[in-house]
Amino acid sequence: MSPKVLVVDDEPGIVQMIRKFLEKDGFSVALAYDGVSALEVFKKEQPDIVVLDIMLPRLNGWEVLKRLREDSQVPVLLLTARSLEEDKIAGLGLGADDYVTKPFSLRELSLRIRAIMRRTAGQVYQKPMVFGDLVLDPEKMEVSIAGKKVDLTRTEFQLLKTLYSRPGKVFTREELLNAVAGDIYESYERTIDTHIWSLRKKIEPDPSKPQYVLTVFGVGYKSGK
Amino acid sequence: MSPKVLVVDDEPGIVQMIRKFLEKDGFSVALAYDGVSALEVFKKEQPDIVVLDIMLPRLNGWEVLKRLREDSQVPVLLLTARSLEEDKIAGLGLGADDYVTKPFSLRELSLRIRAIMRRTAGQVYQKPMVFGDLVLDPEKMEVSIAGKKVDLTRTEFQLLKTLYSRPGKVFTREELLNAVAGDIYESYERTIDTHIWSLRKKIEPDPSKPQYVLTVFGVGYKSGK
DNA sequence: ACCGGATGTCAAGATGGCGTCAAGGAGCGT
DNA sequence: ACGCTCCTTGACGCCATCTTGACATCCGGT
Repeated sequence: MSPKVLVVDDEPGIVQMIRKFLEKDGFSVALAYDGVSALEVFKKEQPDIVVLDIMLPRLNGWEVLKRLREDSQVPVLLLTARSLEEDKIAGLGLGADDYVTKPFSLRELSLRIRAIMRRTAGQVYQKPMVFGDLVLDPEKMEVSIAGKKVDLTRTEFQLLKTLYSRPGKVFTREELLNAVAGDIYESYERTIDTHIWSLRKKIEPDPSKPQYVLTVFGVGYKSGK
Repeated sequence: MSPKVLVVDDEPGIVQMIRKFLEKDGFSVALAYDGVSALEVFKKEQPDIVVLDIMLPRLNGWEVLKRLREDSQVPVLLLTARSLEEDKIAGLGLGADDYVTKPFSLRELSLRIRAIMRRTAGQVYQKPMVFGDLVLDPEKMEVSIAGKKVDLTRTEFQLLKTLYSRPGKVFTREELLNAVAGDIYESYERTIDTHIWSLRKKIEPDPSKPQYVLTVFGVGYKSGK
């Protein structure tokens, strides 16, 4: 299934040109010509990446980006006529993933899209991860052990997901804290222990002999297996 | 543990300016002024991200990038004087992660570095080190001898890793103590002996005839091989 | 071969990390 | 506002690991 790109720009000529090129390049393409319909189409089409012009009727690009970010981490590539630095900074701050300044070449656009998708790979197509008995579905935020569904809190799920994102790797409490709390840095590292403990109570058949979440004394935790 | 940035540019003025700003922004910074030393410094310093000028003496930026990519997935941000599109495309093709066109603002540079680090967080992968029978996986904090896994404590692992970080080099007890305890300096040097002993008990087939951790009488210890 | 200092060996005590749990607080939906 | 869940913090005690010290053994120089 080819990755789907939503292209938002108010100039039909440009949009069609982009669509044609991207389709030839193996993408599937959805279109929108103003900010409001961009959000609608996004909801309906669930694209893997959004190419977004800043200057748009009805709702400008900044606004669209902001609203998208309210409930999606979809990668966004901004199209901007100006190459003003303030624009770039503002865009980065709002969570844009890259820029292309008009005029741009279609080839460059396509390359950048691919680059972004490489970078965010695994966040876009979130297939369930299977580790023997343990199944982790990031999309549904669901975990099952030996076929039995287990309810985890957000933090517990994040912990488990992080640990199993690189099976065997030892994570320090600091790393886990970052993964769980975002770079917020004020927290007490031992809080992680408590979350690990409640996680174990939920997923380990015998929490005193953990199989899925192992302690590495003096360092941190790692996934089993 | 602040992220380390390697800055490579042949103009000392620019380099110093960048260094100063990045350090104020909470990064630790390593420097190189030409392509060849960039590779050397990279090896030694193991930075988390590389800021690389294209125009460099001795080995240009493209070449440096190519060689880096041969055995590292470290994120690379390119500095380019021109904003030629071919440059951008070539760079993306070679696996650069982002661009900044000169002249750029330090603030933007810093923002881009942060953006890249967010994207690549937790994806930098440290390869296991292989020495014949002995395999040392720093990331998993795991050691195996002839395919058989051995459990080490943190100190034992650190010792072994340190010794094998420069195979053959003789380390004094003081050096090993530093590597193990961080610069804390109150410890009894003979403590190292005890750790060496328990390490040998775990990894040496015949601890009385060590192969992996050798004694250098009157000086310290070194790795076998 | 002998001697003195260096290293190996080991066990017991000190240290500090972790499991455990309860209480308080923040956030959220009703 | 209420109750709910989840997150955070702190206390306590156990236990793995580290450290220390004692004694045995080894090494290198004379």
